[in-house]
Amino acid sequence: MTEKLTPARVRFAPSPTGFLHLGGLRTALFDWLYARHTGGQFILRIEDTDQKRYNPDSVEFLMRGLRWLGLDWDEGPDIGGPYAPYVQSERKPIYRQYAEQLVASGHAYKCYTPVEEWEEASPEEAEAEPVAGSRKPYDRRDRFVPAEQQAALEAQGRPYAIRFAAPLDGTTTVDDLLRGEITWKNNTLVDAVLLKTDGMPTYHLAMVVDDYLMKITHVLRGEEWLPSSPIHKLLFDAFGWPMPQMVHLPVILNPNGKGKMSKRKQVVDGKEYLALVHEFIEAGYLPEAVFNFLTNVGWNFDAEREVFTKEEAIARFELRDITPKPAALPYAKLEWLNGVYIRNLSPNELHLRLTPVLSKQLGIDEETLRHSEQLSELAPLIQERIKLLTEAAQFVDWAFVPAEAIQPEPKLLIDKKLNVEQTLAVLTAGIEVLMQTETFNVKTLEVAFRTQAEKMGIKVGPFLTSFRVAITGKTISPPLFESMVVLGRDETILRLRNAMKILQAYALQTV
RNA sequence: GCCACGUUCGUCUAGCGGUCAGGACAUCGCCCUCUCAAGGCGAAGAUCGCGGGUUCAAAUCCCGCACGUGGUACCA
Repeated sequence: MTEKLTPARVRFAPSPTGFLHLGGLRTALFDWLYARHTGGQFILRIEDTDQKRYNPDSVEFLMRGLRWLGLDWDEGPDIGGPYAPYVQSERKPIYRQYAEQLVASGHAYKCYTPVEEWEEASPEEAEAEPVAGSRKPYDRRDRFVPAEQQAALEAQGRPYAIRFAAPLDGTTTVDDLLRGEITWKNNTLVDAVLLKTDGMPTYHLAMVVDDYLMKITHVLRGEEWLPSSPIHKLLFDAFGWPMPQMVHLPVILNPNGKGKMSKRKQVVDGKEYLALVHEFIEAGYLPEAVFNFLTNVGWNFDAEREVFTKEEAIARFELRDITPKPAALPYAKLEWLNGVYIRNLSPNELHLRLTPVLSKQLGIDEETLRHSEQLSELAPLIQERIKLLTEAAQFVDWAFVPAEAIQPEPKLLIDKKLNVEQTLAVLTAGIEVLMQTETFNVKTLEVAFRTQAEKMGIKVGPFLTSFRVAITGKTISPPLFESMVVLGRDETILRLRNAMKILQAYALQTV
């Protein structure tokens, strides 16, 4: 473990087109883990070269998501760094310079043919069976135009794109850390556009130039980039630059295991599966749990251990241990893990985390909740009952409303083993007990109620049902006596009396 | 179509030539119990995609096939 590591420079380079997706967050997480593991740098770079898909709010979403998970960056658009700027649109002139350099060296050429022109199907092609998902590849018509014609076009000052002149024969080999060496025949490669007509670079050029300029040592990116990596390799070669170590991460599949995880919520078998980071936040997931969860898909901490801290993960994280196998996210495990992390919180901390969530759900301002005595008593009681922060409301809402708001169905008040008369008798006896106990605490209440139940010959379970429902309005609640204490003697009795009224009305009605 | 990658319990995974193929979640029992949880104990669950090799020995190495996935854009 004390082996000397070369600090890595790793970047997360999302394109700002919308919300941050869990797949993107996973890539960032692995980037970050490796940077931290080696004591290197984690760099945030914004790849906004597609002006059509650009979404101005997106960068903020991205950064918020990363911060939420605890992934801090050492260089980035907001904090700068030695290789600023970290937003590609702000680096526009750099790319043209490098593209022109490749034209000069014969590795690239100017393309005057607009897309629509060569994509147009010839009559024979129009008749042929269309192949699903395929486009007509560019035919390189601009690559071999005679010099005079080239000069003429140039003289006209027509707009052009710059395309890479891929070698027509031979092979190109890329070394992927997870898959080993992968070789492509060069005649299967296309002449990719490097600089678009609008002067913006495509990903291919921007990525190669920036990764070189920013001294990136390891590129972790989605598997969907694997097919274009020979182009990237060829570009690095053309510039005479070393290629960073490539690591193509397996894609994350949809919950049903079919297809790449979609960017919106999925409903499978009536269950909703979230996809966007802000949705997980809103749903009440803890960042620690999501961190632990995501770290364990595609990589694993230990054969026998699933729960671990950030620090432990950093210490063990190795790129070579990542599996190249695509996987669906095990959502059920995430829920379980979230429960584990909720139970590990101190009651105080839980109270704090619950505050904003409950504020929204119960319509009580945060300040009041933060200082709420009831909530601080309730927090430890619900800790082992909730898997998501958002589930707390259903366990505690009754404590924050007036007695009149509790209007349970009469049928709920009556335990299945009892009838109306018995229930009424139980409640009467309970009120009596409550009025007579000297100290209003859990211990005394429990003893007194148990004694009373025994006296009336009713088992404790059924005996307590009506109290639970009378106080909370529901059959499922935090422990009963603790709940009574939260409410206090007067409020508890008030609620029991209300319940008796409901029952009495019900009794008359059914007779 | 072409190119590439992948394939171990339902799911996430361990495994790197000799293991009763291990763990976790989910599922199902039982225990505990004031409801619901949590917790404890236990069960079930993978002939390691298929077919061939290599080897005394293969989930592990090699070849073929099947299936899945990704890519095939002046999107990333």
